[in-house]
Amino acid sequence: MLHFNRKTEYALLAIEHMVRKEYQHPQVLITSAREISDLYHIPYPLLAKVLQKLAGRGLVKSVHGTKGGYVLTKRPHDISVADVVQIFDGPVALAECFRAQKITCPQWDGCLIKDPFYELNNKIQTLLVQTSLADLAGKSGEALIG
Amino acid sequence: MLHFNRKTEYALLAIEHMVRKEYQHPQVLITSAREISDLYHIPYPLLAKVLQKLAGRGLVKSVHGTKGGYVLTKRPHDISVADVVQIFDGPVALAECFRAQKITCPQWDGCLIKDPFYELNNKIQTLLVQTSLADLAGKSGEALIG
DNA sequence: TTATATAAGACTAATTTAGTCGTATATTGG
DNA sequence: CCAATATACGACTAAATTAGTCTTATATAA
Repeated sequence: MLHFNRKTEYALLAIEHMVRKEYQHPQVLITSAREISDLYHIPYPLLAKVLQKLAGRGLVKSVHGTKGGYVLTKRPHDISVADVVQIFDGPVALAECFRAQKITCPQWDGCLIKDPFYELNNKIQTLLVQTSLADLAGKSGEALIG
Repeated sequence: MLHFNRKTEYALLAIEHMVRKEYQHPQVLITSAREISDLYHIPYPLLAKVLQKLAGRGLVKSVHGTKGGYVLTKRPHDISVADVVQIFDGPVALAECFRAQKITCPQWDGCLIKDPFYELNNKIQTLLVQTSLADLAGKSGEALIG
């Protein structure tokens, strides 16, 4: 089906929510997992884990305790879709053989398609790198750039 | 992981094999499932089903009986990667919501990312449409174009 | 008429992904 | 201080998808 997994979607949605919120309500910087899971109907424990992972990778900063939550650490145009995809989906690897470090593919030696496939792979990867979270914010996000 | 499924890989490899074979041995047009599965170490029954599906979609023509097998029905630059991906992976649908016909996504209404995501989706789809099996054949495939 | 090939659908196994649960830790405010 | 609320994290279960198998039927060349 060629799709991102749901954690990636949840992560992008969560970050995007924080981006818009910071822009519209700059005085309220902290967003809790509960707020996002309620608003977008995402199972709370799952979203919590997603945000924890984002915090672990430094894309957001966590604040413990009552009134705690998460705060963005980067500007939206400094976060790429590729950054988020990498965390939850791992690398773009259209073909089986591109993920493994060692050559385990029985087709490898005589494979007719690995090189051009790799090129296609890189083109997609490039698209993801070039799309920032500011881009994802769409029209209303244009004001965020800069 | 953002990958094609194995059937898509097998199909591309099989077609590519037939493309090269037709070019290098124009007198031997028929290729059996057994030949391909042996050469690339693909489980025979699985590859057989893949080829059957390709035959059903008209990308190859089947020949029954002894000395039977499959023959390409199109020129390599008239087959796109997207054609093959569509058969085994279905449409490119980065986000969950793009595959369903009806809106079932609980995020849909307030979703911040669906439109720009759709754009990204289309860019990838375009890459797949623009890459032909002749392109996949790589350097040696250039002689095939035209 | 036998050996070999595709056709097709039902089935099972393996893997991946989604989601849950329990427990620990940090922080605010009464 | 303590109760309420939030994150941290690992182990676990459930659901869904994908990979691969098995069986039976049909067509064809030699």
